[in-house]
Amino acid sequence: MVNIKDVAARANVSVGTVSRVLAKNETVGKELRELVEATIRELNFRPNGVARGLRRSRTDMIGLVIPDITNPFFAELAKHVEAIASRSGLSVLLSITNDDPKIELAQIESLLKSYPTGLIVVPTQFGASKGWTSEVATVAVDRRFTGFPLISVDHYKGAGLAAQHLLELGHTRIAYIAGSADAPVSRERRSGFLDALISAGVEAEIVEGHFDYVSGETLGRLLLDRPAHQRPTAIATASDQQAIGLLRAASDLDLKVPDDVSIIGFDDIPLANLVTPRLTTIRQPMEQIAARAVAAVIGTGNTPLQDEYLEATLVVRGSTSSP
Amino acid sequence: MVNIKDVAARANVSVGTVSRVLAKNETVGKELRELVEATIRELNFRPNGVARGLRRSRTDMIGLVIPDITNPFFAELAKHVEAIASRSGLSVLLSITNDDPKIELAQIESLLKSYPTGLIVVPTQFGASKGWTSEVATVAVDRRFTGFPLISVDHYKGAGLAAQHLLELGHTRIAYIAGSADAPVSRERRSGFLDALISAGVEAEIVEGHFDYVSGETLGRLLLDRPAHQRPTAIATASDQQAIGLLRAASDLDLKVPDDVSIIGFDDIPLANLVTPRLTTIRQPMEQIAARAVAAVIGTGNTPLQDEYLEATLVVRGSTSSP
DNA sequence: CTGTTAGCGCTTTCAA
DNA sequence: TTGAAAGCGCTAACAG
Repeated sequence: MVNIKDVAARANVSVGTVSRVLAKNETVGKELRELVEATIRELNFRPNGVARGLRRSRTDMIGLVIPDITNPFFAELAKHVEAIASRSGLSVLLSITNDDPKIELAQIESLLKSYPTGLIVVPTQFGASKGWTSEVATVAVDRRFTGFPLISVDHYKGAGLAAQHLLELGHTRIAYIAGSADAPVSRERRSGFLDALISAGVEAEIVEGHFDYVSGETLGRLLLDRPAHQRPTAIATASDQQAIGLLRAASDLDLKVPDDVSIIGFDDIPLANLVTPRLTTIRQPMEQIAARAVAAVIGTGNTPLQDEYLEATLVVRGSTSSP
Repeated sequence: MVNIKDVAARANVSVGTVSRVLAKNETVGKELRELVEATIRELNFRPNGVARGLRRSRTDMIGLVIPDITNPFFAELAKHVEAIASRSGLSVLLSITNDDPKIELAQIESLLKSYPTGLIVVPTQFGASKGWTSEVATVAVDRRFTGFPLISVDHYKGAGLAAQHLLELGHTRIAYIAGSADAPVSRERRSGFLDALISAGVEAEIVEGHFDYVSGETLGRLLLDRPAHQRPTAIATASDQQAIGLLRAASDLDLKVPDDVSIIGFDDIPLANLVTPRLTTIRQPMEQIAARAVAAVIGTGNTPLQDEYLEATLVVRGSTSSP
């Protein structure tokens, strides 16, 4: 492989000069710069990032640690993180934890060996992940990671938006499908939803499961398989995946959405806009979240390392209507 | 940060010895080995992968280049690749191309700077991606990449399985929703399907679109929005996403699946098992594909660098029945 | 503005 | 079986 020395020799300059044009350092004279650039192209020189990384004790990579890449929500996050990082000349090191704190710790230790510029992690849902020591700039996304700044949608306020929407539509017999009470995120969403209802003097029936399709379907059946006058006229869920499972339960029971029951989700995953009927939901500004996370981690200076809460928005589609 | 020299000094051995116990080299005496191991734990030494990479001109990473991580099919691939690589002590460098050959080339060039052990790439669908030069072991997955070995399901035979299933069910008025004719993969699936039909003396109506939900829905409407006697009794699609879009079209037209029309997809993405009705489809052995790809690239010796076609299987669920 | 040079932390000969 | 030492290719500090 051709290296910086070869280029220097061929162009009759020093390696320092080549290094400087590589770094777009303005202190190189126009003539030399052009000569070196030509030589680089001629020899098809590709700078060795590993050597660069060793010298600077920091590579042009950022680590992205997520629980599950097949979860559309995290896939969306990964997509945007990759796109933004790429634009800044950074590669993405992907690690998947399966929501297992043990694996998470091992993965992070492993990533750290590559001396990434930063670390973006969506921590495991349960259990305090043990910390680690490193100088690497780190942010947590979506879920709190003790000791690190958090970038996340405001789960509490977002869920409040859902409650408000249902209330405005005139619903009073409302149910809520929550995520696991052990997960802080689902507790926040749940409180946000219930508190908004309570301020309006409305109570809700609550059932609890996980953030997945199956949970939504099972719990949905529980809620819907009863005589009409006992059935909620509206159900909110803690995630779109649950809402989509719920849609399925409704369809199995020959209930029309939104005529027989209104449904509202949370997240706005791509699929939400593709199911029948299209799902009314609370949208997380994923691209913005990704952008803030990357910025925080590569420290564009203007970005202090502190918590940031972004606004969720209500997206009204076809799954909600007046009772 | 503590380095190998610190460990050596603390343990009163040479750096060479520390390096050898790190490499699990058996030529280190038991006593010294244990001493060094204890010292490593004591000092919380984390070997610098970048330095190691420079010295060996190869890092413990593999590059994974895919068109779109939000596509459930590729997400599944990424998940398994990450899991398997991780087990071998390798990290995954993720690159996303958006099916754009220009971006693909740039991403690969960029990955190469990190001197990965191997490269797994799902090439862009259209246009001959320009090649590149490097010593890095490379395999293509799912789609052919000129000059590199391909690991893929047998699209042709898989689609034949779908045709056979429909035939066995007794269908004769059959339609096929194809992917773009410009994409080799969709051409293969289409030929596989049609050839199997032709050998049975059955013809099919073919419509062509893309591998996505929207295409399935649009083309599905085209096929289904007609009087019963002109309507196909069964429709096969080139992808599950199309099939799911098609499901939606059927539901919009108040057609029951599979009573009014049978539907069969291709891929077996996770969602296929969650829609209503559950989707009959052709399953790709993703985990196996990922395993072979990783093995090929890290060259476990027993794995020659050559094309490998894996078997697709029919998964019968609720979306197909006799006409 | 440009050249020289000392390492970054590790692996791997080569000797002992 | 262990130690000593030469770099891997690059950046950045220093000198001119």
